[in-house]
Amino acid sequence: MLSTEQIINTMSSQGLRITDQRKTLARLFAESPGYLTPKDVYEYMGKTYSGLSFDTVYRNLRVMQDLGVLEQVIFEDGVKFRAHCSEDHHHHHMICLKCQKTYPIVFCPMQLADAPEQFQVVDHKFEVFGYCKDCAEYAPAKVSTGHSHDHGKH
Amino acid sequence: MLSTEQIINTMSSQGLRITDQRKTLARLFAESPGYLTPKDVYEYMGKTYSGLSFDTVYRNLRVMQDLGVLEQVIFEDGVKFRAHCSEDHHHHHMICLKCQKTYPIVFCPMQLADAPEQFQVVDHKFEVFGYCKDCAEYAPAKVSTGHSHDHGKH
DNA sequence: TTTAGTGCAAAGTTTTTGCACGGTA
DNA sequence: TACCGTGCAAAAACTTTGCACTAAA
Repeated sequence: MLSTEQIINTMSSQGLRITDQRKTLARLFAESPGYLTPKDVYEYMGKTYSGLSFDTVYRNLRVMQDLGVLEQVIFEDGVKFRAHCSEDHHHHHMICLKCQKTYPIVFCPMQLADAPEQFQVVDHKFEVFGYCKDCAEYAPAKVSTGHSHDHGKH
Repeated sequence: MLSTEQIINTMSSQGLRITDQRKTLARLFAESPGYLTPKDVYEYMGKTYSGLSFDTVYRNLRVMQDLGVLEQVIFEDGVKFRAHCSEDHHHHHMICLKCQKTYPIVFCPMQLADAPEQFQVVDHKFEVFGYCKDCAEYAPAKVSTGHSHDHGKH
């Protein structure tokens, strides 16, 4: 993942002004292992900046995503952000349902999924959800209670 | 995909009452090749049921999803629904960005993605986005204009 | 000094909830 | 008849926009 400095340098070099708030944002994302909701960010930032408003958080998240320093992922329960991967090569993620830490998967299934009948592939998504070794204890019992933790089959 | 009758039978056998509106809903989803937003459904249903309210649409979508006759997919631009696949075996989807028709992919990458460091896999998502042969003409030019049609890399 | 960033207020979207009436089983 | 499904109204949750002031460069 990108470091605080990498995030700030990118923003600066793209002409954005480096405010205190943006420095804190950069540090927050550089040091957060998992995904953060806009609300998470708002609450964390609010501890330091008393008059903080939600729209500024949204604006900065949007700007940082457009710049490529943050990446947005849409979960079943809403939109979340994290620092962009610093790895150059294409890869996918395993995402822990408890701590939301991500682990890279170098393997890409697209090489193997033969596109049927002239389907022109533009993009693809491959994500694995589960519990990392630190969170294995939180894994639900074998018998599922219903639709919980169902992050989209098929 | 499930047929109108299969949808209605399932709902009925689960104790739901079969109203006119639900019959129409069942037919709509059984005959729609692509994904529908709640708004799409509301607008279509509104043509027949003048006093229709949005909350009823949401309630029925929710109920039908809980029952398993509909499946919900979260796109970058919002939540969408379609009739549940009738195929029994596990599979994935290619989704056309223009007409939203889906094509099954029997290949499942999970067999090949070796889970690293004791990661306990619960679920996975593999989706391919692009243009089907009928919509190839709508595919954007080679040089991308920016973040459009980026349905989440990695 | 110039212009981008911020807080504030308000509005726009999307989704949910409570209640009373009407229709299904 | 009993109770679920519906419309209506309102609220809740989430996100965006306009404006004036402040601060970065």
